[in-house]
Parts: sequence; C-alpha cells; structure tokens
Amino acid sequence: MEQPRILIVDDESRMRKLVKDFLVRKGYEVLEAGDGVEALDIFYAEKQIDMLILDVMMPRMDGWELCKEIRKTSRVPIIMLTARGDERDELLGFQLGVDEYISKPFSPKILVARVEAILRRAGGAAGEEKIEAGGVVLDKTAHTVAVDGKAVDLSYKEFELLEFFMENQGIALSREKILNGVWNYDYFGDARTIDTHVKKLRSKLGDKGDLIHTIWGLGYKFEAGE
Amino acid sequence: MEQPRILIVDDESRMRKLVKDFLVRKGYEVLEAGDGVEALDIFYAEKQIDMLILDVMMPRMDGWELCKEIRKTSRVPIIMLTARGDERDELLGFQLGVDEYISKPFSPKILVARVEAILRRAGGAAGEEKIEAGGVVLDKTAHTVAVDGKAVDLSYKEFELLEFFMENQGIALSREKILNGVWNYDYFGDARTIDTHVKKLRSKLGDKGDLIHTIWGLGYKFEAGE
DNA sequence: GATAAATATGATAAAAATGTGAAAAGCTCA
DNA sequence: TGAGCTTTTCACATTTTTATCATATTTATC
Repeated sequence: MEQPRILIVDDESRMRKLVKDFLVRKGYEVLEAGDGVEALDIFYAEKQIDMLILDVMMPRMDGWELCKEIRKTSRVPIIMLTARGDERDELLGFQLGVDEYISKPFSPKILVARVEAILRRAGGAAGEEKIEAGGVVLDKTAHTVAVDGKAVDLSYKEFELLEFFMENQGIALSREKILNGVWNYDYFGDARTIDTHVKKLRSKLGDKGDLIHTIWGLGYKFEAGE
Repeated sequence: MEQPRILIVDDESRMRKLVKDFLVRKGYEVLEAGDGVEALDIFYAEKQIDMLILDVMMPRMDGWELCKEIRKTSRVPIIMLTARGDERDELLGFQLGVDEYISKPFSPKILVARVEAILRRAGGAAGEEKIEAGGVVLDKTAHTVAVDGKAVDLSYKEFELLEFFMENQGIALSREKILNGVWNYDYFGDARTIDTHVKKLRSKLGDKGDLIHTIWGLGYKFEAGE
C-alpha cells in the first residue's frame, strides 16, 4: 500500500477539512464526500479506497446505511465518527461491520493513531514511522520517500542524508556534523562529497529541492516553514 | 472457511449480545438461539455451523442435553459456558464431547482466544490462516501458495521466506532481519544465501516475482500496492 | 565591479552490492 | 547406501551507488 487512500464522508465541510488536513500531513491521500450517496459514487468510481471515515449524522443517507451498503461488497476498513459515548450505537455498528469508533470531539492524535492501527491490522503497510515536512514524506519503515504524494527513488545514502536533514529540521548543519551523522566514523574522504549528494537530492526532490538551504561558509539546513 | 459461522445459545439475550459483539468484531458470523430447542432448529436448518457456544443453564433443554443431541449427528466444536469452577460438570461434559469450557464471568480476550484455538485445532478447513497480497495467496495452514489462483510449489525455506515477506509487507527488511526472522538464531552462514532464495522465489512467483523489491544497500521489501 | 572563497555541476572513475548459474554440502527416504 | 531433493556456498557478471575531480557558477567583501 504505497500511499493509503482514505475517503472522508461528512456533511460538514469544516469537519472534512479538519480531518483531511491531519491525514494529508501524515502522508495519506484523502478524498471527500458530503453525503452517503456521493460517497458511494466515489467509492465505486475511484480506484482502490483503503479506508472510509464516516460521520453518523448525514442527510440523504446516514453513516449506518452507508456502512451497510458498502459491506455488501467490501470489507474495507470503516471508522465511524459519533457523538460522544453512545454505546448503544457502537454495538449496532460492530454488527454492521464498523471497525472503529471515534467520538467527537476528538484529538488529531487519536484520529491518526486509530487510522494507523487499523491500516496495520488490515494487513497493509502502516505501523510506519514517518517524518513529514513541507510536502516531503519520509517513511523509515518502508524506506520510501514521497514528494507531494508522488514516490521518489533515492539511493541508500541519499535516503540517509535526507533522513538526517529531516530529523534536524531548522538546524544549520556543518559538513562535519553531516559527515558524523550520516557517514561511518571510519570515513576520511572529502567532505565535498556531501555537496554532490545534496545536488542529487535537490534534483530528485524537484520543487521541494530548495527545502535544503545552503548556508554559506557553514553547510546546509533543511527547512520547510518560511 | 472464509468466515466461520458460530451459533451462540443462551437464554439471556444480554449475554448473547455480549458474546456476539466480540466475535463479530473478530470477523465471525454469529447466529443466536434463546434455548436448546431453538438451537437445534437453527443448527439443522441453517447451512454449515462451525461452532456452538452453549450456556449450561437454559429452560426447556439445557446445555448438556443439547450437547448430547448434537453429538448424535455431528462433531462440530462445542464450547460450554459454565458457572465458575464446577469441576464435576466439566468431567461430565468432556464425556459428552464438549471441546472447551469457559467459566463465567469471562473476559472477551479469553473467549476469543478459546474460539480461535478450537477452530484452529478443528483442523481441516477451520481456523485457516491466509495472507493475500497482489494476487499471491499464502495459506499457512495448508502450507501452500497460489499465484493468481494457480498453485505454486515452494520448498520449505522458500515458503518461510515468502511468509516472512508477506507478514511484513511494505517494510524494508535488512538481510539481518530476514536472517533473524526466517533462519534459526544459530545460523551463522552467509547472508548472501538469502539472495539465492530470493532469486528462486522470484522466478517461482512468475509475474508476481517483482512484488519482492530490492532495496539497494539494505535488503528487500515485499509490496503489492503501487 | 573585481576578487577571493565557497558552492554547484557534470563527467568519470572506483567501489560496493546484487543477480546468476553451477557446484558442493546436507537431508530424507526407500 | 544412493537417488533425489533442498539448502548453502562460491565465483563471476552485472548493475547501482558512491567518491573524486575539474570546471562553472555563485556569494561576500572590498
């Protein structure tokens, strides 16, 4: 599962946006639907959806109905967003095949944790350790990097270098520090080797290449903010 | 057995519901009966029931009687729910052909564990554990692998290696990790032996061989998505 | 602007890792 | 024991990555 695709269904666009933002930042691709009917359309039209997040309360077709519909043809993981602590509903839901509940209001942390737990359980690739910054997602577990959702091929050293940069975001790194952090201590070659790797990294990262800033007379710095 | 079907028999609907919820959540299909007579009806009317969970105390026909009846025609696994620690009953029950006891009150974890253990033990098609990814189906129980529905012959090591790969989908695996996961800890041979096995696996998997990705400088990764 | 110092770039050489086929070593079962 | 199989080792071909170097470009400073 290169980049799990999640469909969020809620009639409140503010809520959709909220959820979407957190998930996108974690490297997921997120689609939106405003009600159950629209959700079904997207679910069947779009390529592979890896998870659904449904609000219970929706016009036209509510979360339960939608869930029931989907379950007729698919075992895709479903998370239900409910009002706080409605246990009766939860029992009903588990029978319908809901995988998890999140009761509103929820913290982003909870949301992301549940999503990752479920995708992991679903046998997928989750359980990952990821670092994200400025549209660049580095997945240590899968050893992959994606820029704006698009996979980028990096060599081993390039990956390690980027990892080091991203773990030290906003910090000016001298060539010596980089050498110590990424190369083995028994490396006594030219520090200018770093330049070459930075060059390749920048070019492979495309637009995002300039997240790696040159600090004159010192070294480099990875920074997403601005 | 794609989705084992379990019949829970208890006169207390609250208890039935409780048990059912946990099992449903684990992917079982659960039917309910309120007493022994009803249970027999369902058992003979319904298609294939894979397991029975019986409460001892029931009106009309208690758990023992029901068990005796069922055993006249079927060896379907039976779990008995009893009051805590009634050893006399247990002896009686084993003679009647009860497979397992769970004494009330029980934790959901115990329940699920026993159910899974028994289905697994029930051998044959039951408790089957399969992993699927990208058209490759690995059946741990049967120790078989099929690619696009066509059986593929693997040696023992090849099977174990593929199993390890598939259980760690999407995770970049170093040779060391693979060695630790698939070989015994007392193996001190060459890590390159992995390469050879990967080679054979790839060729035996045919098209699907390239689900096993090489990660340069690191090792391998099994990935189906893309 | 001119100059010196530092960095970027592209090409190329060197090194390292993997793929492959075959042979050797182990096992298993008549 | 020995045929038939699996597993491991090995040597060599191939591929990919990494390091180096010469040159171009950029930057800071005067």
